[in-house]
Parts: sequence; structure tokens; C-alpha cells
Amino acid sequence: MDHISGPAKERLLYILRILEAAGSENRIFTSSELEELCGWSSHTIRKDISFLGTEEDGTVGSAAGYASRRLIPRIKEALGLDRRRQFCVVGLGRLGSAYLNLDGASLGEFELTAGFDVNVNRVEILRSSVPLYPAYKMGEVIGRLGIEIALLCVPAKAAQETAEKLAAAGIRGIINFVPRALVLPDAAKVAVRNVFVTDELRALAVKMGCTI
Amino acid sequence: MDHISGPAKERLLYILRILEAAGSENRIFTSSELEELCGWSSHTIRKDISFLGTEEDGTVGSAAGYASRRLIPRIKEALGLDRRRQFCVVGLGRLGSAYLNLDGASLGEFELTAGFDVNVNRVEILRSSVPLYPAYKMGEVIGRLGIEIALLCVPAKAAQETAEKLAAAGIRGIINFVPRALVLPDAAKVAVRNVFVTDELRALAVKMGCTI
DNA sequence: TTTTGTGAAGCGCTTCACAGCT
DNA sequence: AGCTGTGAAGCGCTTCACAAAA
Repeated sequence: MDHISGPAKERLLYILRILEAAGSENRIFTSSELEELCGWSSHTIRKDISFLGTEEDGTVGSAAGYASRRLIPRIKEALGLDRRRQFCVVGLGRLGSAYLNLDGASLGEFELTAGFDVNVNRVEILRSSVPLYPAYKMGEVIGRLGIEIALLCVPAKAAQETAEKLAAAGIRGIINFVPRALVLPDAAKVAVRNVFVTDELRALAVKMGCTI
Repeated sequence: MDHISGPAKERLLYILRILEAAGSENRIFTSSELEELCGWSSHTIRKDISFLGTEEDGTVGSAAGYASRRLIPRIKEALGLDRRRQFCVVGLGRLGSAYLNLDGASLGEFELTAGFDVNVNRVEILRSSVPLYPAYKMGEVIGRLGIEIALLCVPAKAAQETAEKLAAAGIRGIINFVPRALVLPDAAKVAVRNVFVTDELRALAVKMGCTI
């Protein structure tokens, strides 16, 4: 099967996270166990997994659950997550510098290789295990290190302008933490995902329902 | 119209953010302007807005765009965002303390009224404009202040246990920043939204496509 | 008997097309 | 002419039901 629906991809990512959280040993999860862990019906989960295609080695499913050791690489391969990617943090305020110190263990196939800030002082003062650069070096560094993704954590008024510079530098994707809609030309081919805490609060309130 | 689809709600929240970013003056947006700003087709946007129901005062749409001053309250009302809600931050590590200092202006109808951490030292040392409490006081404080939502920013191994305590304290919603699947009894009626940077990176990689 | 895996039915969301207004 | 607003068509996702395996 070739095409996986958008919602199904999101669910598979969440299932992948559950499988990985189980640790390094080879745990077996039945579809109903996964149902309890993630909330979607076992029907939906089995269907999603079936989108991954039949297992390459021809072994038909054990009929007694999914082995994490086998399922993890299947999901990663189907979603194109089977190679390493470099990313950077742009804007080293409170939020940005928090993300500079992300737990390396949970980063999986992603590698943080640079941090940027317009404030040269801040770049020199901050302690960090990843190299920090002044913002004017973004274009050069992103190209040289082959950075594909940026975490955008700049002040609101600088968001659009910085995004445009990132696009010009050849970035392929932006995770936008600044609650401003970024407008980039389609030609730039930059994927954007917005993570607005303030909108997460609202979405949560909506989900909570209007019960008082 | 009563029922708004899940995806439509998410789009309306994003449109709401765009309208608000336009500032306090009463700007007019046509559906095609909104299309450029957010990417969805003008058809979709007009349909989403139609789900809000006809305007209460009987004035038929101006036929020349949506006035932000009029549209903002319509969206808020339809989504049940027309009252203030209290929230708190649980776990005051790097990420948690970054969220303690959220820009108040963009918080809108939400009000940050407490921070919690197991580490009593940290609670006393951290400077913050909101009151901080040791974690063992969560139940009491959440009840007393009427806090409905928690931002969960504790270490991974404490996530599930802390979520259970929050549920017991009567919290109504959790924004979970810890990449662990929370399992809470349906009876607790706690809404959860997961914000896993590490999964956002993956989702972005998927969106970027497999083009090399 | 419980579980996986999947074609097909069912249904909800999006898209279309057009009426009505300015 | 260009916009909003909406019933209805179209289609993609989810759910169902059942075959096959352990």
C-alpha cells in the first residue's frame, strides 16, 4: 500500500513513540493493548499498521501482537524517517535556549547542530554543547552543515523576516513556536508546522467541552 | 449550525490567531486574503465560517470581506472560548520556567496563576511574577484557585504519576510536553493534548517529503 | 478462541456550483 | 464584477465484518 492518510500518519508517529518508550527490549503489543495506551480503536490501529505494507521477509504476522523490534523500523521506513537529519534553533531567548538543551536520547534520528541569535552578546555568553552563531551567519552555516530544519523561537515581530531568511538559506522545514502566521512563497518549498502554546490552550479548552 | 468538525475547529483557531495578529483596529479580510495567509482554499474558509452560524444581529454579511472586530467574537463564542480560564505550569525545569514567562499579551482569555515543582529549593529560588508552590500542594492550590488546565513539563519518568495527581486534583485538561503517552481513566474526564517537539520534528520530516 | 489483516460498506469532511447581495 | 453563504455532490477516511493464522 502506497498512500497513508494524514491522520493515520500522525497516529503512527504516536504509536512509534509508545513503542520506543517501552525501551530497548523487544516488547509485544497487541492491538488492544495499544488501544488502551493511545485511545484509538484497535480497528483503526490495525488498519493504520496495514498501510505500512506486508512485512518484507514474508513472515505473516505472529497473530499474537506486534513486536516493537519489528514494528519500529517498519513505521520509520514507511514514513521516510530512516535517515539522520540536522536541525538548528533560531532565537535563543527563554524558549529557544530551553530547546538547545533537549534530551538527546529522545531526539532519535534528529541531531541539533547549531543555535542562532541576533544578539552577539547572548551567543557568546550562553553555555551550550552545540555551537552558537550570530544570526548573520545563518545562510552560510545552514548550507555548510546541511541543516534541514529550524526551530523558530524569535520574538513575534521578527518571525516573518527570519523565516524568509531561513527559506533563502535553503531550509526545508520550520517548526514555528511564534504565534504568527508565516507566509512563504510556494516556490521556497518550505514545510511549516506551527506549535502555538496559546492555541494549544484554546484547542484544549474546546476539547474539554463547554460543560460549565 | 451546531456541529463543527474537528479539522474545521483547528482551522478556525488559526484564523482567529491571524485576525488577532492584525492588531486592535478593525481590519477587513476577504476569504481570498485569508487563503493567502493560511494556505487553505477560500471555499474551505468560507464554509468553516458558515459553521459559526448566521450573525446574531441579522446583518447579512457585508459581501466585501470579514471584519476582524465582528469575526473574532463569533469564533470565540462558537468554540466556547468566551470566558477566562486559569492554568498552571507543573515542573519548572528549563522548559517549564520558559513557559512561566509567557508573553501575557498573547495569552488572551487564559491566565497563568501558579507554578509547581517537587524541588522545594527551585520553588524558592526562581524569580517569577506568578506564585510558585511545592508539588505536594498541587491538590489544594488547584482546587482553591479554580485552575482548569496544566502545562506538564516534568521529567519523563514522573509524567504519568504527575498526570494522575493532576487528575485527582480535578484538573480538566493537560498540555503534555513530555514525550510519554499518558493513560488516564475515562472517568477522570481529563482532556489531553500532546506537544512533543521530537514528534513535531518527525511530522515535519514526513511533510517535507522523501525528496532526498 | 484470540489475534492479525483487509476488502467493502458507511459516513463525515471537503469541494463544487450557484444563488443572493453589494 | 467580486464577494459571501450554503445545499448537494464527491471523495477520502474510518469502521465494520469476516477470512486466515496461531
